[in-house]
Amino acid sequence: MTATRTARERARAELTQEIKDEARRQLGEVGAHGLSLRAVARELGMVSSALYRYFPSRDRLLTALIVDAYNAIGEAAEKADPGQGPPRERWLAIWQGTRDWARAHPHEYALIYGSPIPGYAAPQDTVVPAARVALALVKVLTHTELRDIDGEVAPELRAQAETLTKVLGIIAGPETVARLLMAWTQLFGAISFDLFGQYVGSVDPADSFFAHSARRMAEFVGL
Amino acid sequence: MTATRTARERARAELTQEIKDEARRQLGEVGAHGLSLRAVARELGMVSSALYRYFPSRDRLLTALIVDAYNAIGEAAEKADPGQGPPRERWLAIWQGTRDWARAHPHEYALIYGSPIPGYAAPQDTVVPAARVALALVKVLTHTELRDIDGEVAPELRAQAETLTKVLGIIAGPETVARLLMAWTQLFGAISFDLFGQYVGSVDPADSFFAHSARRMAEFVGL
DNA sequence: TCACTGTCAAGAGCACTGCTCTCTATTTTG
DNA sequence: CAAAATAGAGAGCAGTGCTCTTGACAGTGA
Repeated sequence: MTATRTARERARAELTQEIKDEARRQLGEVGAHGLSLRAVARELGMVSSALYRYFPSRDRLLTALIVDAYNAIGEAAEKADPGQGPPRERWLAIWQGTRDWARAHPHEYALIYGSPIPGYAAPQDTVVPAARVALALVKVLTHTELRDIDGEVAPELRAQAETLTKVLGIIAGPETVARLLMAWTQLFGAISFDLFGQYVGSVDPADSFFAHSARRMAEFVGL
Repeated sequence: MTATRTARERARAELTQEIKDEARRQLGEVGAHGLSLRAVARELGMVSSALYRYFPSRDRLLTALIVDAYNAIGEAAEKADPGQGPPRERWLAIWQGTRDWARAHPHEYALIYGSPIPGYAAPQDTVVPAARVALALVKVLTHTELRDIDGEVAPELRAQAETLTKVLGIIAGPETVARLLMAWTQLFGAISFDLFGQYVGSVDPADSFFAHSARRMAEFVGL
C-alpha cells in the first residue's frame, strides 16, 4: 500500500524536479523575465496546463527556484570554507567561493539578490536558506579571538545587534556586529555591482578589487 | 518656419513626456515586470500602436525611464549636499539624501540597481547619469585634506585606481581610491538590501544601521 | 470483481501582452 | 497648391499566464 502510493509520489517528485531543472536551464538562457511556463512544459513534452498540477503559478515556480538558489550559494560558501586554519584565510575563501558561484550562475543570482520579482512578497521559506552565506561568515568568527572594537552605536542599532548576538551565539560587541553586517552588505553589494554592470568604467575586471575588498573587510571586522 | 516645425515637435516632445510620466506612474504601482505599453496607451486615450511612434519598443521606454531615474537619484544626491561646511557632514548628507530618494521611489530604484531588465545590454546613454551619485561623493573629497591611507594594492587594482584619479581629478593614493569604491558599493549595497528585504530578521528598520554605516565609511575613506 | 475516489494529462478557451502592418487624416515643406 | 512627411487608428499575429472541462488511469473498500 505504501509502495504503490510511493510509486505515485515518487513519479510526482521526479517530475517536480524535472520541471525545476528545465526551468533553471531556461532561466540561465533567457533570465527570469523570459521564463515561460509554456516553454518549460513544451520542452518536457507535456501540455502547459499539466504543469499547474505541480506549481500553482509562475511565481511559485520562481519561488522554488529562489529557495534552491539560496541553498546553492549557501552551500558554495560553506564548501569554500576550509573549516580550519587561519580565520582570515577562511574568510577570504568564503568571499571568493560566494563570488565564484554568483559569476557561474548570474541569472540565479539576480533572482535572489536582484529586484524582487513577485509583488514584494518574499515568502517565509526563503529566510533560512537566505542566511546561509552570512552564517558561514559568522561561523569563522565564533571561535576566533577578535580584537574588540569600540565605537559609538545608536540605541536602535545596539538593540538589534544584541538580539543578533543572542540568536547567532557570537561573542562580540555591538560595534563588531554592526561591522559584520556591513561586511555582509559589502560582499553582496560588490557581487551585484559586478554582475549588474555598475563597475563598467571604473574597476571593470573586478577580480582584483573584489579580493582587495575581502581583505579590507576582514581587517574591518577585526580579523 | 521654425515656429511651425516647432509646433509639431513641441507636441511630440510633450506627448513623449506624458508617456514617460504615465509609465513612471504605472511603474510605481505594478513594477517594471507589470509595466504594459497597452495600459499606458489606454490611460493616455490613445491606441497602443500609436505609442510605437514615440518608443520603438517596451525596452526602449524602460531605458528612457532608467536614464531619468539615474538623473533623479543623482540630483537628489547633489541637492542633499550642502556644498560647504565640514566634509564629513556633507558626506553623511549625501548618503542620507540618496537613501531617501530610493525609499521614496523603490520601483525606480529597482529599475536601475536591481537585476538588469533587457538582455544584459546596458545602453551607453546610462553611464554618465549613473555616475552622478558617485561624483557627488568624490566632489566632497576633492578639496579636502584627507588623511592619507597606506595599504598594499595589487597591480591590476592599482592601475585602475590610477586611471580613475586622472579621470576624476582627485588627489588620492590608490588605497584611498579603492576605499572610495568600497564606500560607493556599501552605499548602494545597503540601500538595495534594505529595499529588497534582505535585512528582514537582522536590522529591519535599517535607519540606524544605515546612518552608522555612513559614519563608519566616512572614517574608512579618511574623512 | 466492481464500483468509487482521487490524481493525472490533455484540450479548448479567455484575457492579455509586444509588436507589425496597412490605411487614412493631418501637418509640414518645396 | 501639390508633394512629402508624420500622426493616429484598426486589424491581426504569435505568444503569454491561467482556468475550466473532459476523459483516462490507478489504488481502495465492499
